[in-house]
Amino acid sequence: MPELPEVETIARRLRPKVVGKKIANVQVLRNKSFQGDLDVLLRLNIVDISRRSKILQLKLSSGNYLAIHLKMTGQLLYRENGGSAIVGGGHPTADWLSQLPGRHTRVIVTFSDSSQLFFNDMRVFGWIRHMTPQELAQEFIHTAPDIIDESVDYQYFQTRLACTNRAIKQVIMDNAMVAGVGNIYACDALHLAKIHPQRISASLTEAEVQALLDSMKTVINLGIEHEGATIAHFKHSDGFGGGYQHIRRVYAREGEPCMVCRTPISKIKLGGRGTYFCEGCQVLNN
DNA sequence: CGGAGTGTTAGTCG
DNA sequence: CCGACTAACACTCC
Repeated sequence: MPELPEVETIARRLRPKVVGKKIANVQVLRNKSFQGDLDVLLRLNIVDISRRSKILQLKLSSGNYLAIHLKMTGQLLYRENGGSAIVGGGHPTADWLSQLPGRHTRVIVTFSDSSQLFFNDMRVFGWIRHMTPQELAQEFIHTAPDIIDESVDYQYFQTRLACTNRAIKQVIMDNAMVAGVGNIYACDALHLAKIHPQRISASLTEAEVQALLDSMKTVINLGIEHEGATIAHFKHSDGFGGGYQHIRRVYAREGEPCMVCRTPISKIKLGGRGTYFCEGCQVLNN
C-alpha cells in the first residue's frame, strides 16, 4: 500500500484527532497483527504522532511507542464516538468505509471518549508493535534517511548509486539506500528524470544523478501535497483518498499515451515488480 | 476455475 | 557483502 506520502497523510490527518487521547481498550482480532503486551497500554495517552520511512510512530505517555507498518494493504481509520465521519487512509478496498469494524479489521484501539482507531489489513502483512525507544531505533538500523530529508543531497545520493550495478529502479526502492520510495513514485520519478528503469545504477552521469534526485523529491512532495494516491478499480467515497493518481505520470498507465511524447506506456517486470515507463522518453543506454 | 498479479519487506541461499 | 529469489496472506483479474 501506502508509500511515504500516504503514510505522511495519515499521520497529518490523525494527529489532530488522536494526540491527547487516552487509551481505554485495545482489541486484537488477529494475533499476528499486534505484537506486545496489551495490559501496559491501558490509560496511557497518545502524546505525538510522527512518521519515518513508511512507519507511523505513536508516542505514548509512558515514553514508549506504538509503531505501525501498513505494508501492502493496511488502513488506519479513525471514527468519533457514534459519528459517521471517518478520518485516516491507506490501501483502498471496496469495504473500507462501509462498515467498521469490517471483515479485515485486525486491531481496534478505543479511547476514553469512545472514539476508535481501526487497523484494517486484508493481507495481514502489516503490524502494530509496542516498542521501547531502543527497540524502535533498532527497527531503523538498516534504514537510510527519507528521500525528502535534507541529508539526502547530491553527495549522499551519488555515493550510494555509484556502489552498485543493480538496476536503478531497484536501487531507489531500496530502503537501505534511501527510504520512502515505493513502486508508484519510483516509476514516476524515473519518467520525470528520463531514465530507463533498467539502467545500471553506477553508470548514471552526474547530470542524471542530479535529475533523478530532484525528480524523486519532486514526485514524493507532489504525493504529499495531493494526500497520497488512491488507485482502485472501483468508485468509492470521493474526497477520502488522495489525489496523486490523477496526476501520476506512468504508474498503472500501460498502453496510455505518454504525457510528454504520446508514446504508449510500456510495462515490464523488474525485480518481481510491475514497472511502467515510456520507451520514447526513457531510452536504455547502459 | 487456475494462475498471475498486487502501493512491502525480511529472510534465505548461492 | 552483494544480489536474486521467496514467503508472509487474501483477494481480484484474466
